[in-house]
Amino acid sequence: MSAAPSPRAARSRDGIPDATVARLPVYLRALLAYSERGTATVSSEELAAAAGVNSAKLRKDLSYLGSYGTRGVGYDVAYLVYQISRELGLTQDWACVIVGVGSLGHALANYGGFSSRGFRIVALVDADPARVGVTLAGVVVNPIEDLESIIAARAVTIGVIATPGLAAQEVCDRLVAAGVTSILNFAPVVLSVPDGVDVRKVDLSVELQILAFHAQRRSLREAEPATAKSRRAPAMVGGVTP
Amino acid sequence: MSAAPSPRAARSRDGIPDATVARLPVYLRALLAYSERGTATVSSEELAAAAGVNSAKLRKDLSYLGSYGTRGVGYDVAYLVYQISRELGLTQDWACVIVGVGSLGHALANYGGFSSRGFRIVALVDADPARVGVTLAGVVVNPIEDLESIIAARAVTIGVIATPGLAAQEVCDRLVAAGVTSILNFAPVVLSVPDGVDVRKVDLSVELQILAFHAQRRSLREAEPATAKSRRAPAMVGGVTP
DNA sequence: AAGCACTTGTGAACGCGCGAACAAACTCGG
DNA sequence: CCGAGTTTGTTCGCGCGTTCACAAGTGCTT
Ligand SMILES: NC(=O)c1ccc[n+]([C@@H]2O[C@H](COP(=O)([O-])OP(=O)(O)OC[C@H]3O[C@@H](n4cnc5c(N)ncnc54)[C@H](O)[C@@H]3O)[C@@H](O)[C@H]2O)c1
Ligand SMILES: NC(=O)c1ccc[n+]([C@@H]2O[C@H](COP(=O)([O-])OP(=O)(O)OC[C@H]3O[C@@H](n4cnc5c(N)ncnc54)[C@H](O)[C@@H]3O)[C@@H](O)[C@H]2O)c1
Repeated sequence: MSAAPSPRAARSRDGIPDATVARLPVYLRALLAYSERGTATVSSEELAAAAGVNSAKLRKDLSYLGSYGTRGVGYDVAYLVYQISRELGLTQDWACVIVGVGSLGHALANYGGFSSRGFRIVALVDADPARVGVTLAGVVVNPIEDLESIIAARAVTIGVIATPGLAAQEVCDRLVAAGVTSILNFAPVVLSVPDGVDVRKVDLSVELQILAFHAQRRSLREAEPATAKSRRAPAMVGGVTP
Repeated sequence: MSAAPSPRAARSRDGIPDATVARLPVYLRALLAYSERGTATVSSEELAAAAGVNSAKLRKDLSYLGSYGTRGVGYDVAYLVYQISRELGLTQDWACVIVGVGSLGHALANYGGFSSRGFRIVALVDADPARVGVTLAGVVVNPIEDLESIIAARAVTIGVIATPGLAAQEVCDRLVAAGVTSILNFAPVVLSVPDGVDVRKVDLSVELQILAFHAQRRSLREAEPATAKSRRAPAMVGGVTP
């Protein structure tokens, strides 16, 4: 192979930065709120405030999609909703399967906001025979043995793993082998998948521990105001200005 | 104005980057798995693989805590577990309250991994009188009116919001007013809080939409492998850059 | 005791995302 | 038709996080 000067294998995306993609859904939700309220146009300042981000960041994010705003006016709410939806792939439907219908799986299956947009739960799967046959939100729970045939028959593209951690990797492998390339994982394990498969993790425990870290830090700072130097202020010790 | 030459040697414990803090819980989980398996020491390479990160990143992350490794050997599992736990504030207990005991609140209350580490659910609160009085995982559901008194009496420091989006901001305000400075939010809204309050959001819908974006992109790429032309072709009607 | 194999800790380069500032573009009122 | 006011799109500098690469330290073997 040619000795490429920049051997970056992961630069598969020519366009939108990941950080921007992660914010687009937030913008979309804010826009839908404006839409329901009957607002026709919004400025970047307003929308940024609603989304909790900097307005310059918002404008730059939106500029990746194209020039959909009007200078001196703002953005047309309905049009921007459509453009973001299209870019995120929400104009088509996505068939999802939930594997593991325990406490969390039940909550997910019953969650209205799940299927409100293009995401449709077309199948529920569990290994426990006692759970098979139960109907949840209009969908019946199937045995885990039928996973592959269900994925093929219903053209499932998104797999949601809500099993215990021990079973997660095996379930993941079966999902991938059956052709699923997008996986949302609730189990507290690091899944290993081949290239071309996208995994996102939702980890309660991690979030709590991050909160605990900052909380402990706050309490420590309050307890010792003697060494109180706001950590934002640079030390500037011995800084001699010329 | 040039910055100080190298003032970084002194602040070994003062500033752990956020990105590092977010990974420490993952390391901790991997270490606990090693511990249960009876492994005494691990190398950065092994631990990094188990945590799904680069080994250099892992070493740098751990170096923020101190020099707890041994060259030529690796890290002592038990010792590192203790050090990370201490840094994250897991050596003390954290009292949590869950506000909103619906589908998701039920799952959270029953979740074992929640209270396994230092996090203890000391109270459940809901506005629906029909839910008040029910006992979940050994904790009785209290009316929302008692929120402030419960927080004060049980020294609650972490608030978990699992109410519908419409009620989230109000619940958040009450939590903050009652002295809670760490909030985990499951409602699909952007919470506004004063400085000094830490909010983390867990947003299912956002995760799914990010998955959908990449999935759509993959399918588009597969469909058109020949035209390497990024669809960055804007209208450019008469637009001529000088 | 000395060499060897192995691993940590970190210096330095690099790429990327963030935020401020500004010019271009549009509306509206006169 | 023009000017004032408004808002977008973009450019630029900066700081942070990631990664490579390597010197320094450790245990084992001979
Ligand atoms: N409940 C929560 O609030 C919560 C929060 C965060 C994370 N999690 C994680 O989510 C996962 C599920 O949690 P839960 O509380 O619903 O647990 P659960 O035990 O209530 O449910 C797990 C379900 O998975 C099924 N299952 C087990 N092995 C399976 C397999 N190989 N194939 C298919 N199904 C299988 C079980 O039959 C059970 O119905 C766990 O990994 C947990 O750590 C749960
Ligand atoms: N269920 C899921 O899987 C899921 C997934 C992602 C996000 N969410 C979000 O989590 C939140 C809860 O979801 P859910 O499915 O449990 O909804 P739910 O309707 O089942 O439960 C909401 C609970 O909150 C209580 N509540 C309402 N207003 C309240 C108030 N002011 N104070 C205290 N309690 C109040 C209600 O009585 C109810 O018990 C929602 O914002 C939802 O969007 C849920």
